[in-house]
Amino acid sequence: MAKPTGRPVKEELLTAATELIQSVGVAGFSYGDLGEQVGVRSPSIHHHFRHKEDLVAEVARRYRQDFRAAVDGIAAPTATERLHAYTALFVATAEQDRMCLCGAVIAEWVTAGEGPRREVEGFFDDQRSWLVAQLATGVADGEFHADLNPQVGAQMILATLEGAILMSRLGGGRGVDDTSHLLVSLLAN
Amino acid sequence: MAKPTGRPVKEELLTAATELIQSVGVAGFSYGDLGEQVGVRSPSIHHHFRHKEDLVAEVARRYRQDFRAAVDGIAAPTATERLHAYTALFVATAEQDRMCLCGAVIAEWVTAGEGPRREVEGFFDDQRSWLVAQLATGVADGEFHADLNPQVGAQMILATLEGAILMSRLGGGRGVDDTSHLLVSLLAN
DNA sequence: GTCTATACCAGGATAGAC
DNA sequence: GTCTATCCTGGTATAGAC
Repeated sequence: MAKPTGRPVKEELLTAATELIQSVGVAGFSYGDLGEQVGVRSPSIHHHFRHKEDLVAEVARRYRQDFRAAVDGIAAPTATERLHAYTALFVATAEQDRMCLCGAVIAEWVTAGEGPRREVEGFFDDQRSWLVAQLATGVADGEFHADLNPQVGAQMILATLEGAILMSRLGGGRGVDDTSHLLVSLLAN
Repeated sequence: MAKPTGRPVKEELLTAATELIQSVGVAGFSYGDLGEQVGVRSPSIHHHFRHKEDLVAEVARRYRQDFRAAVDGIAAPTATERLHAYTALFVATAEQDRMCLCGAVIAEWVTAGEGPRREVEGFFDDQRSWLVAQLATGVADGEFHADLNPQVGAQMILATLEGAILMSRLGGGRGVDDTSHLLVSLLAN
């Protein structure tokens, strides 16, 4: 079991680490815990990711990438429908009893280190940009209140979804859908 | 320096622990760190709080109590104004570069333990109750949309404020006021 | 690329003197 | 009620064999 199998261990480590961070946070798991999930020992993980911070940064980078891909895949005729599809991404995460990975890192912001912080900032830049575009379009099309500031609106949507997914832990992953629907309906004219 | 001075060490420990949890999280500080803040050694803290979980539970209990007192002190003629005063509590916290203590504990929910979890649930029960009452009054008075469900609305307000305070770390504690104002204005007719 | 073995350190917690 | 000294556990990380 020390042969160079084609098994994509590094990929599996990233996937498992993502889920661990989303459920117990960065400080909440060790290389030993992660190794158990993947069937590998702690030193093997160090071989792929020298420091834990390197692992977290790479996890965040992939999360950002994947999320961007999911968002770019959203296609619907109206901005309102696209927002609903967007919030559904957060509902799905909460229902799996997971935090948003980037929300989890923010909670440990002070101890997170440079690498992870940079990726998390990038994640929210991406999301803000996309939301601003949607809101601007929606305002132009008369779907949303004419005096809605897209920047402020985007920031509020992110805050609401991050907070909803955080607080859904109190109720076993539920509640994000109600909050999301109210949110979008309040924005709509 | 081992004499029974009247110094309220236990109180000071609770205050310092509150701030530490709000800035670096429960896992982010040790009894040694806390002792340094207060000028006391780790075993002395164990004398007051046998296990770290006991400390966190007591911190959360006091936070809940203090926050309830602050909210009960809110007096204004309209529900909208009372909501503004309410959101100001979160703005103030963010500006001190602190998380909501209970939001911080939720982020470490899985590892938090029974005691802290109970207090945090109580905190949000308190807040939800107060908000539901405000929203119900506001709807009755025609301040808010007639079809606003106070329960869902209260949950959304909490989610938005918790998320806003969390995300404000990306911008140095700013942004919560913009989000708060948009939130309240969206609820108003 | 993975392992065993191990160094190293930090944190939680306790014992017992003062 | 606070201290010093200490135990124990667990986590990060490295060395070096296979």
